[in-house]
Amino acid sequence: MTKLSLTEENYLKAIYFIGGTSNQLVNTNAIAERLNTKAATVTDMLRKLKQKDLIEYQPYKGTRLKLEGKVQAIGILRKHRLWETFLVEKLAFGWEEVHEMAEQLEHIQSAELTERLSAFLGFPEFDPHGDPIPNKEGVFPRRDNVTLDRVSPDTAVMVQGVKDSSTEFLNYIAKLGIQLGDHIAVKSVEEFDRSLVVEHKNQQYRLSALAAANLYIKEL
Amino acid sequence: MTKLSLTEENYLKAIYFIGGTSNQLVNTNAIAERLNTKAATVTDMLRKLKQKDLIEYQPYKGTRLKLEGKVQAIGILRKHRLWETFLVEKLAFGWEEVHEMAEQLEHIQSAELTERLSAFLGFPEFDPHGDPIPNKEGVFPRRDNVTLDRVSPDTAVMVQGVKDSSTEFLNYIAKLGIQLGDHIAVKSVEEFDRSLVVEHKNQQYRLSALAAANLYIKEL
DNA sequence: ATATAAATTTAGGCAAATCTAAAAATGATT
DNA sequence: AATCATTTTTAGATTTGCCTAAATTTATAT
Ligand SMILES: [Mn+2]
Ligand SMILES: [Mn+2]
Ligand SMILES: [Mn+2]
Ligand SMILES: [Mn+2]
Repeated sequence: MTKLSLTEENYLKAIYFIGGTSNQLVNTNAIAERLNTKAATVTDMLRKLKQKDLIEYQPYKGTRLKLEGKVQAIGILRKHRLWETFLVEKLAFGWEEVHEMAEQLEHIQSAELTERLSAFLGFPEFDPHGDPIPNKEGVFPRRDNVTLDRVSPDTAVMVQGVKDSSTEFLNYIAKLGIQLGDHIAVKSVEEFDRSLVVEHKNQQYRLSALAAANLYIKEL
Repeated sequence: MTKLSLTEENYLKAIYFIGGTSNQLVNTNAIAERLNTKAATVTDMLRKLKQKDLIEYQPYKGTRLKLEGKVQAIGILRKHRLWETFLVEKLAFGWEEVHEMAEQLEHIQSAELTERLSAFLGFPEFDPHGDPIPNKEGVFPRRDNVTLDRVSPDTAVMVQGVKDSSTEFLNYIAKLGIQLGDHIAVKSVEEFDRSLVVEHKNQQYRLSALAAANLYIKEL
């Protein structure tokens, strides 16, 4: 219905991301930082999005998505994650290479294309980073958001996703040889710095608490 | 190198299309008509494209692409036709449905994506309408541009492409059941209106000269 | 050669998205 | 409660792409 500009779409997505699933009030500065723009520019856009009834916004108080804004944001996220899946599964890109391309592809307008793409990929529920792909109705598949740092020693787990999907983190765990689906056993946890010794692919090595906190896992 | 806006890309493509392979001088009005815009708007853009050294342009005289402009135009055409092939071959769209989506997808910027897409599709040389896809270096595959109306009676041919790929024409020949690769035999040509009687899929029927003139064929 | 018609450019303006600098509101601190 | 720092908004410009109306150039037809 509402045909949005690429810029408007990116603002909605940013508000959705910052506000989180609980749809918290979002500050002007936080949006400006995420979109690498200036607070004054954000203010202009917030007035416009409010005028289009996509967000709640009160000057100086902050903003949050209204229902239609949230629907749009989730729709863009769906496309982003489907395209990332396509790029990795079908075109053999690495998971650390696909974000920028998906950032463009997510704005392609064609509901039919999105649905056929999903079907072509076998209706995937998670993208290459393990992030859940909302379905056509905007519903996310369930996943336990447990990270590796929450696991007690002597537990076997499977890697389900990454919390931080920055190129830096992805390259780091690629260097360790960790991929989605891999099995990891936690051997011990160091009390001093919460670092852990893990067994992975018949090797034992130490992981920092920070690295562990960015790996989503499922207990086996 | 030169990063072009979506609008600039569409102007270059329009000039390329109108000027043809012989790179004729193109009139301002012709561009305006093709892009559904006004002559004054075109003049503005021509000044800008000349300034970027992508076109030759002299006020009141017309414009033509310079080498870099032509390279860009062919690159966009390559993407357009690769994406159309993807949509038809992989997502099972009809050939009459894909143009508008390709019009968006052709502007996605990633040389690597384009090359991987081409590889994924098996390095296709022709798009779903039979139009040649230039390779990475901008070279088009050869094809005889013979149309069905040029064929003498009692000749067997194969349909290679459509000259007019408007939805109307595509729907018309779809109604006749004609698809790329089909074999057609010309039985006779009516002198009065140059219409022809053809045999196709064990049926005989009459085709207008206009319809025949829009079907590219290869003699067998 | 002049007049008329057609094509094109110029002039002036508007909307979207951005910026910098200044003003105003909010929040934190004594 | 007054002050200071932070956040946010307002004011004023800029760039891109587009428009209409008027002026200009080129082409065509007496
Ligand atoms: Mn991404
Ligand atoms: Mn985006
Ligand atoms: Mn097309
Ligand atoms: Mn286009």
